[in-house]
Amino acid sequence: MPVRVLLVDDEPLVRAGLRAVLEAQPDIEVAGEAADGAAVIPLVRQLRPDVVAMDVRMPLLDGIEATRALLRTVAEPPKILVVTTFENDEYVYEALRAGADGFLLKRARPAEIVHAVRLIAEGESLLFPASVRRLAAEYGESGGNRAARAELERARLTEREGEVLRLMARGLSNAEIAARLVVGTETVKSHVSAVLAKLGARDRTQAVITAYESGFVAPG
Amino acid sequence: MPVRVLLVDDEPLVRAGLRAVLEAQPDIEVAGEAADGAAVIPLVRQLRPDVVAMDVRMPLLDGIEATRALLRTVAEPPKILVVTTFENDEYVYEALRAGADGFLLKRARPAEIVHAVRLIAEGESLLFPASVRRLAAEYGESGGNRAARAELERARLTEREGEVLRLMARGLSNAEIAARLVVGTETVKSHVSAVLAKLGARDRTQAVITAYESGFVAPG
DNA sequence: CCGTCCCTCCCCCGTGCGGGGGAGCCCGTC
DNA sequence: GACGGGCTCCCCCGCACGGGGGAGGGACGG
Repeated sequence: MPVRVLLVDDEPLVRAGLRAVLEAQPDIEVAGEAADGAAVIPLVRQLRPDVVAMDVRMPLLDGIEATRALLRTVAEPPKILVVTTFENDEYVYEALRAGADGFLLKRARPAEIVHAVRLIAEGESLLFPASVRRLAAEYGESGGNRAARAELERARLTEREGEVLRLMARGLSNAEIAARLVVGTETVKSHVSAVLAKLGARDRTQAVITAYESGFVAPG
Repeated sequence: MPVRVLLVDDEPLVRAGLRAVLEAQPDIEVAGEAADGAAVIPLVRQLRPDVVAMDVRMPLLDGIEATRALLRTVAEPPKILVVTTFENDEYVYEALRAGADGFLLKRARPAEIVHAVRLIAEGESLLFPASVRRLAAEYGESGGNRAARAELERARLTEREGEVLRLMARGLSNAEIAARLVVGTETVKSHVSAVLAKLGARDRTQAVITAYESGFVAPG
């Protein structure tokens, strides 16, 4: 019996691409498609797929919430493969924490996509397969924001610093961040200074730019 | 004779999606694929496609440069359809200025993608077809960064203000922007104030965030 | 020809921001 | 028990930033 996959992505083009890649395999079958996270649960109940290939960023209900909802409400949930554009997307890690079984970059080659679906279906939890690491390295060579990513990786922000950077990237002032985190403004200033130092940023604007460029936060 | 299309995108998945959508049509044929802008020119010479469906953001040579190079070096250049994720991507407009014949959103429905390719092939220059406008409006309903986009649309930044915002989004200080544009810092402050007012931003950081969220600038 | 818009530059002024330095607390590890 | 790292808070200080207001010149269209 073939592996049955449900495709969830808000872009029809990506769905068509996944469908074309997966249906070329004799042992894989596309059970259905959904354009947002809200449609996933009823479809999973109805179609009972083995694997859900799901985008993180979607309207209505994102991949993280959809993952949580699936694991909470469906008796025998399918394996969840998170499909994303950025390898350092914090949402991806959130999705994995929420219970997703693996993640896959959209720029992966067809063979690797197929491979990932098969592994996931077999119960392999491929959180950081070698192929993904290699992909990230390769892509870093050819272009894009490798510098910003390298910066964030070297940075090793603490949990608190990451929170502060995320709030900075939403446009909050130090005072607002302090209120949000229920600490003093001096504390926030300490964290901000640490973030700036670690990112090699001169001011908060540059830090926010690095956050966007690295995929630590992302538009949408 | 069918319309022959060359697909150019760095993501194999997007290429597979376009191929699946287009090859389902009897009158459209995919002549070939390329993963970056540098490969386009030899392929066009070799394959002589009617239409090139091209991503803007690519490694090695982006869609703008590839468009320019095509029109400069190829005797009877194919029609160029720019495929993009963001409708307000300034790079798209640059590509159109560079000579592209139309643009298409990746989140368009298959039928609209097919329609666009046919129109382009017939010589219709679909810069802002109604379908694209409607798509933008529709998508704005369901989620995403519609607020930021709407903000930028209402904003109507002048050319100079756009330049200043772009430099802000690269982390430059007022003094640095002044040096870059060869004007006084007071002038830059005027422009920055205008940008902040038009975007409803409190400080440059919020303005830069809006720039990213709206797709006015984009990571990568 | 006059109004409007854009770009340019100028003033004053308050303050949020960021650098530098120090300090106490908790919680791990060695 | 000592040490280090992370989180918390405090001081002083200089400055870039942003608000408010004004002003001149060039281009374009009514």
